[in-house]
Amino acid sequence: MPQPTKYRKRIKDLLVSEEYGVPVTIKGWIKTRRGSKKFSFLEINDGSCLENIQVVADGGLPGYGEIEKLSVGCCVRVEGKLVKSPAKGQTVEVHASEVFVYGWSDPDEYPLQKKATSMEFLRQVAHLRPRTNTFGAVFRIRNALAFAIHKFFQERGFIYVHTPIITASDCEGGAEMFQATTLDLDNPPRKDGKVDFTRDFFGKAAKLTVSGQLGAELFAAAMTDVYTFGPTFRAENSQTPRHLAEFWMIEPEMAFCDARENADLAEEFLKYIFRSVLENCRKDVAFLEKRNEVDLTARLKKLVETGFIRITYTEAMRLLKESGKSFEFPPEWGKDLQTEHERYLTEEKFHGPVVVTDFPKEIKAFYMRVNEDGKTVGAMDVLVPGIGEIIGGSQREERLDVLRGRIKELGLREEDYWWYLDIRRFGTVPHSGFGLGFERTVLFATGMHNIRDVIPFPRVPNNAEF
RNA sequence: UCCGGUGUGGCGCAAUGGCAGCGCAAUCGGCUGUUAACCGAUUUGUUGUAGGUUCGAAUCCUACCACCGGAGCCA
Repeated sequence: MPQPTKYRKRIKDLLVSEEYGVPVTIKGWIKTRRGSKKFSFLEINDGSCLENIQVVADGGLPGYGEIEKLSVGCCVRVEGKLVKSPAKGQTVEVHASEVFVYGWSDPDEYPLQKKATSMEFLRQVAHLRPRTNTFGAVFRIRNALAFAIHKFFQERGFIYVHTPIITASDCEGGAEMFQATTLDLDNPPRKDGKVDFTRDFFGKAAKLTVSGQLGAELFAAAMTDVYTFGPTFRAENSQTPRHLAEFWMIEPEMAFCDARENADLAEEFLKYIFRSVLENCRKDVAFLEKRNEVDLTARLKKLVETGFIRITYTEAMRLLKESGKSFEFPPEWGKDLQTEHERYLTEEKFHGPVVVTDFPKEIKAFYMRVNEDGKTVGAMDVLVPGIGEIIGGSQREERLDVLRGRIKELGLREEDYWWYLDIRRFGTVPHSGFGLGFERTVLFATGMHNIRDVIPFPRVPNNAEF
């Protein structure tokens, strides 16, 4: 692999190097120091991998008094040569000829020490937590997933579309939205007693997007296969280990694609990205498996290797009723699947991912395509064990008259959707798509228990620190 | 938003009405190849905040705050 610069070697690459005796320069942060007046062992990490590289610093080195004072968190540059390690625990190490300290780290003040700490505590020091083994592993896996997602779509000729973050359209669905405004909130302009948004920045009320789907549909109606991958905002007061106010979502949208092909793609997609994690993040996965006491490798392998179970909503309801289990919310046709229902299906009944399709139209969005029976829509939820819903998608209603009917039925205003309806007026096309919650995907792949620990700086009700 | 739980030294925890303690980290000293090194010694407290009950409160009561978990909403 190419090195970052010719003056610095990545620790990941040095650890598998066999160029013994070669002079090397490494730069990174001290994970631990042990030793005596005669010599010190420094373990250095640069985030390129989970492992540290061991540096042996002889007591005779100039400035050894400083080396003795190195502690967890210090940032250093080490000049030396790579040698085969004579001791167990590592194959190579670096014999230092010079240790230069970029930055000290007062051990009395530095919050991260060589010891167990809780996830709750690390959230309070989210600016430093990427330096821990756990968060290093999580964010390398997050990176691998993001890369695999782009690779999957690019290999299949999908066009990456950047849909807007600020939206003035009022029709992205029922979710609570954040207001984006430059008005003086202490003294907003008013008209007839109400805030006058015609004097706001955009000439009307603007919000942060809750989905890029509608925009993606417009592009699919021109470029056939497209996807978005961007931030999404929900102002819901959801305080759970599975919700964030700001999260990332991937939304492919395909023209000439029906509900069945949509589900096929979703399955192929999930398998592709998790296989990529298994192949490229072996050590990080193994570490998190131990750390989180989750059988991660088995979980990922099973998803990659076995076909997803596909059942209709109607079948799911029948299975739930026949299960003989007493649910807090008794399953009933026409009602939404509860968390406990999803858990039963994925964790008890099928022990793996389940795709539920064809939901009653009453509990789904207006844009979902109405099925032949007139009662259900071509919706699909992909449920996985431990997480619940990871993908939600559908075939979209492409028939202008039916879509108009649905908008009317639900009491929505047609004029808010003029551009969305235009796509159905001019060369309409059968099309489908789905949304994947990125952080939920990272949760599944890392075995972490809280979604706040798989995004660098979580935004949740009451907290937007860092 | 509703329900439940927790809040004690830098961190992880104990003490359930009666002297606030342990482990880790840190500090000092020792140690010729260590592996979360080891050995010896030392330091660290307005028990989340405000009020109340009591001779006496970390412990019981009330309110608030924060965090965690469950539910709802969803990705």
